[in-house]
Amino acid sequence: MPELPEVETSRRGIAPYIVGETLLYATVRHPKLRWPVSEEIYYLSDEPVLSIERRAKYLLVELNAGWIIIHLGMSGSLRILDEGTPPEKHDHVDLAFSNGKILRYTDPRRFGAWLWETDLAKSRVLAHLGPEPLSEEFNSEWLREKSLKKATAIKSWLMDNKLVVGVGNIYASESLFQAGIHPDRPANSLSQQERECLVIAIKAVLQRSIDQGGTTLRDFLQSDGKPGYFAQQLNVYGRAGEQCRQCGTTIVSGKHGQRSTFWCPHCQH
DNA sequence: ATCCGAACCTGACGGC
DNA sequence: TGCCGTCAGGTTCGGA
Repeated sequence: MPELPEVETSRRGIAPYIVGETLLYATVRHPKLRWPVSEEIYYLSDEPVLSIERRAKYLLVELNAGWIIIHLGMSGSLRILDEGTPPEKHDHVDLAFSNGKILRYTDPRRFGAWLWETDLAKSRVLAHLGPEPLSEEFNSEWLREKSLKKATAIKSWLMDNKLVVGVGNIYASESLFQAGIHPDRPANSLSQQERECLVIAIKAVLQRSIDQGGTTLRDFLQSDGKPGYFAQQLNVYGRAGEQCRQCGTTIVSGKHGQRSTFWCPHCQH
């Protein structure tokens, strides 16, 4: 479900309800996620929430004692609800706060994660992550250095977290469309101009999606329950058989690794 | 060292 | 209606 824009949308939606409040207790109903929910989380109480940050697709809840690291996996979502709201089948974790609100984590496929870390620098999941796509650090020079001997298809490579974080299956296709680059192109075959174009496209697509509250395909909801509105602006993702908005050519799809890719055979070279 | 497929799960949908 | 295969927004792991 969530790529970077959806995680960022969740962060912004949740922050006003929990930052500055006190975490009273956690309820863990189904600890078997991608990894077991960290034991420390079970026993949290009376912890002021100092901030909520994002790194890649991880949400980081800063408490006095340490950090809760949350990943939404493929199907996870977070909502703010009133305490006492009865849980449903896939509501696996709640955090209860001093203002009477709960942060509820729902995740049917349970590919997500709830981990505890006193020192973020020691986190296994955060180590070895590449630069944030919206940061200065991610630029065409970085892309050039990393791509020198990369013969893999550019589409697969964009989803490699060591290159850049937060670009998932939707935005990899969308960014390549905006840059006019064919997804099959070997990473090391791009010209300097194409690399610059691609970096600009990735940043623009992600930023536009964040501005729209993310992409709702089937079930992503913002923390207030509203869908994200970026799906209406998708140019290629999920549009196989439909007409390219730029040239009218039929959008096609294929596979890279085990993931679907969509592109316009006329606009992308 | 690098790559690629399998694996982790549940649910929705289309075809027969 | 029901069963089966396929697909789904992510990431890690093991074997080639």
